[in-house]
Amino acid sequence: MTKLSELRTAGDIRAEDLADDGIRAEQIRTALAHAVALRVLAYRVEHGLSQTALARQLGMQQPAVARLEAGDHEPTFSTLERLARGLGIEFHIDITPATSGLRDTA
Amino acid sequence: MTKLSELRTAGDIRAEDLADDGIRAEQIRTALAHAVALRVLAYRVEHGLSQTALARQLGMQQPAVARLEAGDHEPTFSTLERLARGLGIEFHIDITPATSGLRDTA
DNA sequence: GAGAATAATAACATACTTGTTATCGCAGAT
DNA sequence: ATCTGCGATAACAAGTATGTTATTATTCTC
Repeated sequence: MTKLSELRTAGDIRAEDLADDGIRAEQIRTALAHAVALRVLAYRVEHGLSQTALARQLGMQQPAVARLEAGDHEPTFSTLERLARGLGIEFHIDITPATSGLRDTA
Repeated sequence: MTKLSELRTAGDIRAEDLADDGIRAEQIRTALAHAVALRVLAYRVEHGLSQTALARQLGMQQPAVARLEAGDHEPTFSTLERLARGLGIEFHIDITPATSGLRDTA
């Protein structure tokens, strides 16, 4: 399993950091899946919910939550949006051109 | 078609802004697809590339580029990552708890 | 007008994520 | 030991994005 202390501090993913050098796309996908998994698991533990309870809150079944927490699949944007609504999680997708200078939003 | 002047200024998407009130998940998906479409089209026009040439640069076929620029499908993270590498586009996926400073609201 | 290049679309196969049900192992409580 | 809740996994159906080829309309050039 994963330590809870690390779950609290898990913040965000930046695709550029992950995709930077020699990392494979496979690892990118697992990295995103892992980050989402940590968020879901953290929320669930923090709120003292069972997978079944959280599943009901998200409008899905317990195995779906288990699969999310497993972090083996790359979640869809639809899934992310679903989590954002159900868990109060915010996710930002910033698409900026690399050549026209860095955005001030970052 | 789309005006080029707007393409330059198209910056980023924030899922929270889009998903905020009564917008459907369907529109979220199209919004992301549209943003990616604008980025791809902007890059292609700025560099004076044909869809075929850009497709070769990205390692795919011309209809795939056309489909991306059409913006009807929600791109996968794998596709985004592919674009990021091929076009030099940066995309950040930030997953943060809802109230960035405060803990567990909902 | 003929020809070439470009962009859009159709059509199909493939891969992957998700939805769902059933099941299994495990720990706690009675 | 039994029962109950929890979490993980298997297995299958369904939806969707992608890979790919072929085709069509359009525009530009000669």
